[in-house]
Amino acid sequence: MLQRWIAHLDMDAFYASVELLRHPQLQGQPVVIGGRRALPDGEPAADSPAWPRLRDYAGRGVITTATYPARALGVHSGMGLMKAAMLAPEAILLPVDFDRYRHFSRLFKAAVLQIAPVMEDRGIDEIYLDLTEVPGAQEAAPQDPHAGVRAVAQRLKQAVREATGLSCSIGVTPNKLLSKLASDMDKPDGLTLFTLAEVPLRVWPLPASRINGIGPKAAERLRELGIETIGQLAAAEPGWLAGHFGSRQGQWLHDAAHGRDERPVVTWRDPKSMSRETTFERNLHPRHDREALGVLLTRLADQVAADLARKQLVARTVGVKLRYEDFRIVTRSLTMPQPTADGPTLRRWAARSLRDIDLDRRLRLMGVRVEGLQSADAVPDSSALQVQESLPLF
DNA sequence: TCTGGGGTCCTAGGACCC
DNA sequence: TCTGGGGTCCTAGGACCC
Repeated sequence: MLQRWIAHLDMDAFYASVELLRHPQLQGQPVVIGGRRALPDGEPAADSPAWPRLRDYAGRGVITTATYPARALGVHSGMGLMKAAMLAPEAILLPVDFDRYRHFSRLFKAAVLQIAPVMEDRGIDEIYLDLTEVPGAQEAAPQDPHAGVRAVAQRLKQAVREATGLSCSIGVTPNKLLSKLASDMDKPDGLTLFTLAEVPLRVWPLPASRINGIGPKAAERLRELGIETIGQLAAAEPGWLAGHFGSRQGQWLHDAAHGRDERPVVTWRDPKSMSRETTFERNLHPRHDREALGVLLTRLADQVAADLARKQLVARTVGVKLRYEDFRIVTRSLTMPQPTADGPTLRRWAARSLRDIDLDRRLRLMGVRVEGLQSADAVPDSSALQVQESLPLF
């Protein structure tokens, strides 16, 4: 029987690190990535006033990533740029360049696949790997029973560095849940390996919120019940947890706190939904700005249609997401008689789904989402069946 | 002038069918 | 006429993650 070894590989401050490759003179500077601003011409020196500074930013947006020197000033991803500007006014602000990050993402994943072919994509900058059957992973040395898998992890880090010039942090344990925790224990450029036997020592002292799946709401409910750490969660009676969180989540909380997780590394998932959304430069009123909203709805529907076409998919359900100025979110959706990837058809059904929404409050965001996705070649093209009709809104 | 954009999964009620 | 379950689909909302 093989010892199961799962790795979680997490690129260090990924977007920021990719930007530092391009602008090496900014190494060691507080830099944040976010917003919609254009870059200065040329390559100014690190202390040049030509670089956009956080204090000069005006508008909506959040930090996508910050370099470690910027994090030391108290800013972090998800923080509003205006708030960050008060904490770190002199930090350099670079716009996001997703095409470039996707390029480096492909590079590091291709390099890793050469060593460990069982890979689960978890987004642009992190992956899970099943190392169990990687050659050498099961070998032991006299002074280190896990020398084999440790060496495999070192090779992964080296391969990522050679392919991209970037560092990553890796956690290696018997499952995904623990490896996700482990990869975060020694950042940046870390390698953390442990087994189930070390869970009490290494995991139980951590706050419960560090478990992937315990977010702000669940952490707060646990706190109200007197549970702060994973160890305290592990000590709670499963029946008592089920009483407070339901049998399903209660059991999951109990298992997670004991480091138990049998989920496999999944190399492929069929996409379930696709969406496009946009936050407006200024809030828009459903009636007063009806024309502008109509143009935006058309654009979003066309973008989703193009995304579907690119992946050769069609959708049965289309919906709209609205965020009001008070941040309340409403969603409406409709299932169509035929699946489609046709932009005007998606737009028509999206608009129709909005029949009963509140027209008296200003909006700050609108999005279009499709689900019920199927392969396009399994379904006849229904665009010939479109019917013209009047629209209730926009 | 707080708070982006793209996803997954879960819950829950009502419709509808057997 | 009244009383049942179970299963699936549709819709809306919410928690959570990167």
